Amino acid sequence: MNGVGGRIVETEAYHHEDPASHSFSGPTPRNEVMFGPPAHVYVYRSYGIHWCLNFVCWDGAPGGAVLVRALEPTDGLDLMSERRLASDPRALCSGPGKLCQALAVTREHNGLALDRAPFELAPGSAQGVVAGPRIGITKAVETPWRFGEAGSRFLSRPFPQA
DNA sequence: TAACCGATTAGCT
DNA sequence: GCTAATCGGTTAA
Repeated sequence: MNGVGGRIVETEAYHHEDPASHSFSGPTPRNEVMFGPPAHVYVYRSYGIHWCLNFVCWDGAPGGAVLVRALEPTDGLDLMSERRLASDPRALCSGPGKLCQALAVTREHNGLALDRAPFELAPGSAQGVVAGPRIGITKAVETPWRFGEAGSRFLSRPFPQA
């Protein structure tokens, strides 16, 4: 998208019954997107300065989403480096905040459909996917809903098994 | 209108 | 590897 792209190598799942999910406390102006149509983008900020990219993905009920935590840069490395002010490819998308900065994702993208510009969902086949505990949350930490590609060095953090 | 809180990151030990 | 600092939105009164 926007001249940059990559493979999603790390995600985390959240749904409406998840205490760690924004949708847990019920619909609010910010998370209403999560209760909207699936296959849309939910962007929110963390710590006031970081943006996090989510895909709305219902899990049998409204309020589900998948957080994209890490991306393996494949296209637009130059552009990403420019935005991130980092030359190390590994540092471009190895984290939610970094990822959004590299892709220039902002609240402007909140609520947009995944099959519309500037997004482009490529039919990639994930291989060697492993699950593990989620990161950076204070509730339901032990719920192993973090998924990622085993062995990828573009993960924000290595997986237990991998 | 004011207070709170965070799904992180950067930097130092 | 661990600790502290960051900023703005969301929530509540």
